Amino acid sequence: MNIKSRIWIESDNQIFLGVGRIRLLEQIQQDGSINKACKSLNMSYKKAWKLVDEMNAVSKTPVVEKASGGSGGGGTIVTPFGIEMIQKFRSLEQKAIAFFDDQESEFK
Amino acid sequence: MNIKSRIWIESDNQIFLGVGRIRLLEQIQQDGSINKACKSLNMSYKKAWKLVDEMNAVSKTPVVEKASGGSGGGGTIVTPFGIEMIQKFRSLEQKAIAFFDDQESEFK
DNA sequence: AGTCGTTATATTTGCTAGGATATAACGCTA
DNA sequence: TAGCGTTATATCCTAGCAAATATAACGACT
Repeated sequence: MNIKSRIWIESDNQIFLGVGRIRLLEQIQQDGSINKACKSLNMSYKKAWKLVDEMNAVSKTPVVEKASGGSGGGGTIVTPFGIEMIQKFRSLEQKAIAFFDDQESEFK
Repeated sequence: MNIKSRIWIESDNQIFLGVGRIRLLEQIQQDGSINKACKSLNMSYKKAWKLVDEMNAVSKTPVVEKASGGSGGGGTIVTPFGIEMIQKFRSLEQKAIAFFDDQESEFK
């Protein structure tokens, strides 16, 4: 018997962060563009763009900065605030895992 | 910013209990049949039956006992073990809510 | 034997979230 | 001004899930 859980952050009943969004942010941070990141994650650009757009729309300060056009065609970078969110979310996840592992004895 | 979560119990990578299943068990306990319970919950019989069947299939000891035919047509009752599971799950849920409320300060 | 309200199961129908595809707009650089 | 690789957006299409529907089987009781 294993306790499993899915965590996400909401603001005003709108989803802000979730595991998929965090994974996407991390990949954008690594790749420098939504386009490359969604390919790395085997995710459609449409979905990735929508997730990024919603995150920025919900957040008071943006989690990424997007640029279209320019020398390399543009790109997307994760803001310092975005990086902070990634770290806090991952930290929360670890604490949650520890918490649930602790509770698991209840279910033999 | 609110932390939300969804909890479920797995056994051997198969879902055993989740919020929907627990809600269904509680309703069966109250109504005495899958048929009445799914109507109370505005759920199709097919879905309710499938959930109940999976719970029993995964669990080493059954969570409900089903009877078809008989005076009242039959019915379904939640076993003592099922009742115990309901209580433990609800208890876990409460602890989780408290835990996450505690962590919420991290996200302002 | 017939009735009743269940459990049990198959089949069809409908819907919608998501993928696939296409194209426009952007702006730096050469 | 042409080229490039992005972001941005619309349209079409389809697979997969869920609801709806239909029907059988069950078994106690009259």
